[in-house]
Amino acid sequence: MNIGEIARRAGVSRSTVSYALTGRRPVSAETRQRIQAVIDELGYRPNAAARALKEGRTRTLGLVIPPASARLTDMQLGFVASVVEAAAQADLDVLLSPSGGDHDRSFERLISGNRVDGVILMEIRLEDERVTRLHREGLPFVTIGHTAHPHGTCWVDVDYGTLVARCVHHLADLGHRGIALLNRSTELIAAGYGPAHRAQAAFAEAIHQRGLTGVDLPCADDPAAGEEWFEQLRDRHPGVTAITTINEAALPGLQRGIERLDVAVPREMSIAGVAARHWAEGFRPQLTAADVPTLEMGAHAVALLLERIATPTAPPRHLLLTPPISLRDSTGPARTT
Amino acid sequence: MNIGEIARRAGVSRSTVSYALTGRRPVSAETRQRIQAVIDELGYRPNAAARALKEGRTRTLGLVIPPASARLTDMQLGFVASVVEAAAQADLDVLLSPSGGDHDRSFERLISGNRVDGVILMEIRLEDERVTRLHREGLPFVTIGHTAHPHGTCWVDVDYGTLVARCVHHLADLGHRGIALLNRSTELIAAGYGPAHRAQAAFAEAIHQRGLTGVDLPCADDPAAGEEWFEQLRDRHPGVTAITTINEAALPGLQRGIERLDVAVPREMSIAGVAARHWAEGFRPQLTAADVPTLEMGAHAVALLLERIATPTAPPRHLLLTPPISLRDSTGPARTT
DNA sequence: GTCGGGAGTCGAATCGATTCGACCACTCGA
DNA sequence: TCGAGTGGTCGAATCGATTCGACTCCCGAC
Repeated sequence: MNIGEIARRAGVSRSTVSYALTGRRPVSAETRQRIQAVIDELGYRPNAAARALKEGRTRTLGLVIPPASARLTDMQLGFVASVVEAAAQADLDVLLSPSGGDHDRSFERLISGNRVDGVILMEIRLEDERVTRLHREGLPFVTIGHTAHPHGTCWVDVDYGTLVARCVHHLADLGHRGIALLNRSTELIAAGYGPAHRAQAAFAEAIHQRGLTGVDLPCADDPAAGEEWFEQLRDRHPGVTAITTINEAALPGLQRGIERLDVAVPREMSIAGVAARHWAEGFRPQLTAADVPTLEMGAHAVALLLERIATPTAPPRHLLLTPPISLRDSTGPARTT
Repeated sequence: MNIGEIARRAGVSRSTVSYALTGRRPVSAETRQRIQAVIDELGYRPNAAARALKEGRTRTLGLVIPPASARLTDMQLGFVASVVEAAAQADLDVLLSPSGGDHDRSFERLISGNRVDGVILMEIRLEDERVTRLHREGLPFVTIGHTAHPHGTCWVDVDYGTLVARCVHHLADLGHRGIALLNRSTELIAAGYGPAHRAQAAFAEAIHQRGLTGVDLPCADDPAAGEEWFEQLRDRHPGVTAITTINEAALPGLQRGIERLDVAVPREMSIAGVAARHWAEGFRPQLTAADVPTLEMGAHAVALLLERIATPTAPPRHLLLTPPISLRDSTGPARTT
């Protein structure tokens, strides 16, 4: 059931069927109805490959996700879901590529051979070979997160630096003098993962500004590590009375550690950080945190990419979001010793 | 940079380039090298649409995921990741469609217009319109989970019925007389979600066989609901000394509830269930549970689908997995009152 | 009465690959 | 020595859509 078959049955030429479908030239109401009837009867849908070949675009976006070996965090999952959803709303399909680096077969397939009209990249590092590769290839793309050289590319990101600084100031205002940063894993930091580095820098700066004592400790992205992290913190840094966290995945473990060592939150330990609302509200007591708007970010990324595809020569646009910090129940005045 | 350009620069015809690439006819070593050199220099990759059009297949699989509105559970995420990974290993791409039901635009696009060679479906209900739709369409497909009429289709599933029964027997062997089933949400049960129904039936049967008292309570798929579920259980069914769970997402809440009410596990309450290893090991104390092998299941689904695509007429194959129950620390002898 | 123009339609070219039939130049066996 | 077979290559057809140029009506304006 190709367009020729429809044309034959409707007694018109193939081009007329095409014009009836796309509306790019006038077709009489009568003919259009006859064609539509045949189409409905046969359940015809134009062949995607043929259309893509002729039009030179595929109506498909590529989404590069971290490989399955690395467990996706809840936030990454949120991005994937929201990107797919936003694309579906715009009648676009999404092709997935699980690839960590450049010169990965799946990544190569995605970006060459005109398989997609544009690409969305996540888990961006400060120096990211995939970004330079896409630049070379000339394929429109948008990143969720940004590199150390942000001006040449389109991206959407959360301003981790500012958010961490705000958390520190909030805690300092409450009288806390010793604050720890629950950072992401050492591997990610070593790999040059942006948010971890920006959080680190902003933390150090804010601590210095307020004349506080800061403890910057990385932590693997899983519950068990979170528990251990807290034990070590209590053990080695007894002066710390507040925590700033950007490590969502460690939260359940942090909670377990707190309960096991029987530490009262916020009376003995205040916590403020950055997390998806889902996690912040799941914490006991509910976490004072900046809620990362994953849904909006995915939608923005798709919107930016569509703009870029439409006008590839326009100057690249960025979106640096600084969601407000929702005051919940995990922060309170410092214990006066 | 299409095949014609390569041919021109290498001084051969287009067909020779094609044969050099696919190896479907002999090409002299010398010619092949000359062609390869040009290809490497220009970074040529065959146009996917043109190839798909001519070959009649796209080397792309479709994966239907629940819409973003419903938060993906960890297990579903595991399936997505493993399917994408397995497909990448076989040099196949994966097209995502977030759609709950039939006659969803994204679903329609996926299955018509020859966009994909086959489809993998998840979140299968006992009666699933998408399955009948795919049957009608004649597109090869595999489901993760199975309907009430499993014989006509290919699928991979975990035998929730047997696993729940085994949990009950295990708990009964330990002397427990009152056992609760922590089931999935009422919405899923109402929608005819298979695992929930099969668990229910097997639970009732095993309880009856052993002459026990069973409490079958649904629970929304989130931590908060899990916490509430446990409170209600303690409140209304004080005779229950053991829990069988198939609701992964409720586990963190269950844990919080247990800790808040200060219930000792397994001394006062034993727990056994079905969960991804990740969740079972994250529970405190570690959960006695059948580990759902999400990675293997995704890989199996892809393998079955490839078989089906290769020989669509072969009788459909199924795979019903019954992973062993890993004895961990959450089950113990019933308290003798 | 005719001329311009738009509505409506058709045929043919095109996108970039694969593939079939044909052809040439060799080699090997009878 | 001749024919069969084969390695190596080419040209043309093909997949299923879109799109351009051209053609036919028909209507209204001059």
